[in-house]
Amino acid sequence: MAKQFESGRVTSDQGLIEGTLNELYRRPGFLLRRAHQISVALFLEEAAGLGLTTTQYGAMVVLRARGSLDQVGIATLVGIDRSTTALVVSKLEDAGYIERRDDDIDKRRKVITLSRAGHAMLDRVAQPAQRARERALEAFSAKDAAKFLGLLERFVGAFNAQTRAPIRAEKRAKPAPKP
Amino acid sequence: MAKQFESGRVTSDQGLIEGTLNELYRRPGFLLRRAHQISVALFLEEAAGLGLTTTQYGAMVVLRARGSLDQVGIATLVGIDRSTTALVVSKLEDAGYIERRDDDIDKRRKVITLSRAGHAMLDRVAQPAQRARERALEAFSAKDAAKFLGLLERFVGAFNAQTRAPIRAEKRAKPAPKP
DNA sequence: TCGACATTGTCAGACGTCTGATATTATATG
DNA sequence: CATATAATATCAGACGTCTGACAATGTCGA
Repeated sequence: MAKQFESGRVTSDQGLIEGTLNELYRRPGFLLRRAHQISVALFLEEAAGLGLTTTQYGAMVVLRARGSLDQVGIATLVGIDRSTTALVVSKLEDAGYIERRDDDIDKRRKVITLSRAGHAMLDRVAQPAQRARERALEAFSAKDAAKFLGLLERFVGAFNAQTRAPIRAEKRAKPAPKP
Repeated sequence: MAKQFESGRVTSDQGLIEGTLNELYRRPGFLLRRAHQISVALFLEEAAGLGLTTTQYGAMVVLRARGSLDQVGIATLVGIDRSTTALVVSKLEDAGYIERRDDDIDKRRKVITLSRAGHAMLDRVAQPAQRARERALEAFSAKDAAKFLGLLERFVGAFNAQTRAPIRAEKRAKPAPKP
């Protein structure tokens, strides 16, 4: 299983060299980059023509789940930082999938909600997204798929708090100011 | 294990909503994006100050392994496409870690080799890279770490050929033209 | 040999992502 | 109350990544 990329025979003066590359191909960082690359490609392939990216989709999913959020809320639920969120939200607004209005109470905030078109797009993308997920897991038996997801969850959960964009459940209302 | 991000109680009218997000957090695409994000952050953290990114590092590793390559060679060994490779190689050249010269035989190609500084940088980054890998796998027992890598390898191997940048062992010499 | 096809490098354009800054607005503390 | 601190949105800059195009060069079949 370690030789899936290396077809060349290991000859005497190339032994170390081949070894080096096979070692590269087993590094977690390398594998995760490739795996991510693949999963994005699968989504884009299935959702071809809809013009939605994985991150935009994620932002819309959390918006639907929570009804309305400010940008920090989206950031902490999707797991991207505020700058990235600003860009993603801006594209979604251009596309007409969300609405952004100033918060009356806290003038720093902008309240984001899904537009009608956003809801419609979410409905339309549900099937392609589902197919992409299924295709991804077709690489495994049902049992291994569960194992795979479980281990990924463990990995992500273990480092969640240390990332620049940790995921936290969002308080739905503003916490009451301490009296 | 499915609740690691959701601290809020599931109240009557929020049940579906909380459920929706936990479902999001179990999607392979979401987990792979986060996992990749984390692994990059670990590398950057350990290699802080060296000014090398994971992809640049990968390109240098394959260069050391193969001695010299053209850009397509780098692309197919690192698993990025030609455009990306051009950018990465250009940055490495600016940094002085590689040398790029025209191929005499095939005038379309540029032959890339590691410079002395490139070799030195690879030596210097070896320890940080190693530590990043160790930290990543600390989330697991030794057994689970192996399982994790094995499943990732399976996933990546299953889709390798279908990506825009499939990884293929590089022929070291030009294949003899068919007579 | 010549024209069709393939390959290499490159560019423009798009998007995701991070770091590090800044202005505006809230909150907390003396 | 006034000021120090924190939080929100946003921007500039950097890098990775892909798609789709192009020019230059190489290869192969008619």
